Amino acid sequence: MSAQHDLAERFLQIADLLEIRGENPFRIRAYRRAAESLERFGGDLAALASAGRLRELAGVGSDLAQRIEEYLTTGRLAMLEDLAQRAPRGVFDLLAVPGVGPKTVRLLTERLKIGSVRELERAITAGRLRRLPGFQAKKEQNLLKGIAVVTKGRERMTLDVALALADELVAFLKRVPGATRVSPAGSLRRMRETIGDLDLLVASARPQRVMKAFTTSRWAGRILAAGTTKASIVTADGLQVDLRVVEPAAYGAALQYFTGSKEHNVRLRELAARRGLKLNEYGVFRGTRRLASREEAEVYRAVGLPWIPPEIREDAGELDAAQAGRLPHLVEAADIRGDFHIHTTYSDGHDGLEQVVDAGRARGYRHIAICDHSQSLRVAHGMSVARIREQMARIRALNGRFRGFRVLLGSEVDILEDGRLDYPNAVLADLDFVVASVHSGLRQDRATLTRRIVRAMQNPYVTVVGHPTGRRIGLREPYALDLEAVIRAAHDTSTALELNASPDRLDLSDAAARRARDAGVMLAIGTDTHRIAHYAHMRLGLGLARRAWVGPSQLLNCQTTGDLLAWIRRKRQAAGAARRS
DNA sequence: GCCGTTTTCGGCCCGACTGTTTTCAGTCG
Repeated sequence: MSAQHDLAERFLQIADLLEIRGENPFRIRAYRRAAESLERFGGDLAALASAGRLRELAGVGSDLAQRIEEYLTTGRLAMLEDLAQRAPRGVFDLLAVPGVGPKTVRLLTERLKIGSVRELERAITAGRLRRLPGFQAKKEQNLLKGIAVVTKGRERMTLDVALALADELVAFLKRVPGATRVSPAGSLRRMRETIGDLDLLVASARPQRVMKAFTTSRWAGRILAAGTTKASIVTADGLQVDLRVVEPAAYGAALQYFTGSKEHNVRLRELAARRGLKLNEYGVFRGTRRLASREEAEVYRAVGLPWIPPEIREDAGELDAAQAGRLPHLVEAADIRGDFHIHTTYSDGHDGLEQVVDAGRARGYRHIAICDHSQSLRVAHGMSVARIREQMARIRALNGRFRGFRVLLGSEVDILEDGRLDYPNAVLADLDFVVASVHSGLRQDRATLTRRIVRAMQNPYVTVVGHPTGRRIGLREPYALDLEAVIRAAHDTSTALELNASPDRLDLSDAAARRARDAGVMLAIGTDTHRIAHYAHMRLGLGLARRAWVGPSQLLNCQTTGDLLAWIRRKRQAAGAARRS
């Protein structure tokens, strides 16, 4: 675990403990904000500290800088230890129960000496909560439901699941009479890598009708809340969906509000307030006069900003960029000319070469790279040298039939445990596009693994490093890796880094991809397609690239076939020149 | 505890829903 992640966790604990003690809410917010900053900071925290530049982190002033220093030098935070010692046991577990906030924790621990979720459950069943002020049957039921949620382990949806559900629900809501506009909002619209609750927004002059349709729809397995403009349901699969209905005139303001992120909105409202304006989900107001509300772009304009794409609304510099007129030019679906990481039945893919190629053409691409696994990866039926030679011949024959479309000869070559590649250079030299990936020896130590990947990048035939950190969302942590060193090496060797668009990988992550982008590294979205339907994961890859502030000029997918091949050739020639000199 | 185009003090985003209340506190996003 990284120092900043660990420290951020501790700051959040401090915030919780201060909150239970009923301290100044703004002081509490300061700890949460600093935690957020630390999570986002990708660089070397110790280096930042020794340079005396900790206060450059947003929300870190002299006090918090001191606490960070204390943690870095001693590994401890006296303040947290002090607070924790005086806090009742079980507070963090209790706080995690939906419906239990700081005030309730205080009541439960002080009056009933409850110190765990288990004890809370027993106290409810025994009727002991009735002794507390404001606790009646309904509240008990809600707490029991909340307990069920935490004990079952509350899961976030992967983005593909959320998108599929959202597409269905949006189509359904659009058919409800009186629903004039429908959009996903929240983290889905921002294309975050996983989604907690799905947020949907509807414009309608007849909100009751939309509410009724929603809460009686086939998706509504359980209804958590249903007011006049807001409702929450849980689907049979346990996915929570929140719906908000607003009048058409407020649609833009509501969409802005419900898209978030929370931090982005807080900053935007502060900005509005400094200009004497008030911003809420109904519009931008000066006094009681509404200046903007119907369209999202009008809302931003009213507070003096250009429209900001949802994917970068994370309070990660986008507001400053917008104010300075320096918003990034983000890649769009129409910019994509090809996909690079595609498997067929030659290794572990589900569909045959011709079908996969036809499907790629049908998507309107100008080129695709077929990249089946290399010989060492037996579990994925990695191809022997003879077999990839045969595949290459077949692809060459296919290419003879196409105009304006080309299948690139490729491979996903294993990076062996010492950093050599799984095919000899004589084979790699005959390929157009080489994805080099780690699939074995994942437990190597950080220095070894870093050296291994850097060595692979030094091979002139390696075009891109596949799923660079190896993480599987919800399944496997990234391997120990000095990502900054990998990014530097990618830059120095003219090797691209993959944005693997497989929904449980999304690797690089958005934050890491942003750092690579800032370092001037070329990136390449690869869908890691194992069946034709996976081509659609390009949508996730695009979302990831946009979240990382990536534009078409830094994405190999957006190059023409000629420019792409020229870019690959330059690395090969530079390496050749270096060897000759 | 942070921060500054209302600057070194005095602000700090804003509203819906629930359950319990008869005007609101707590929680959530």
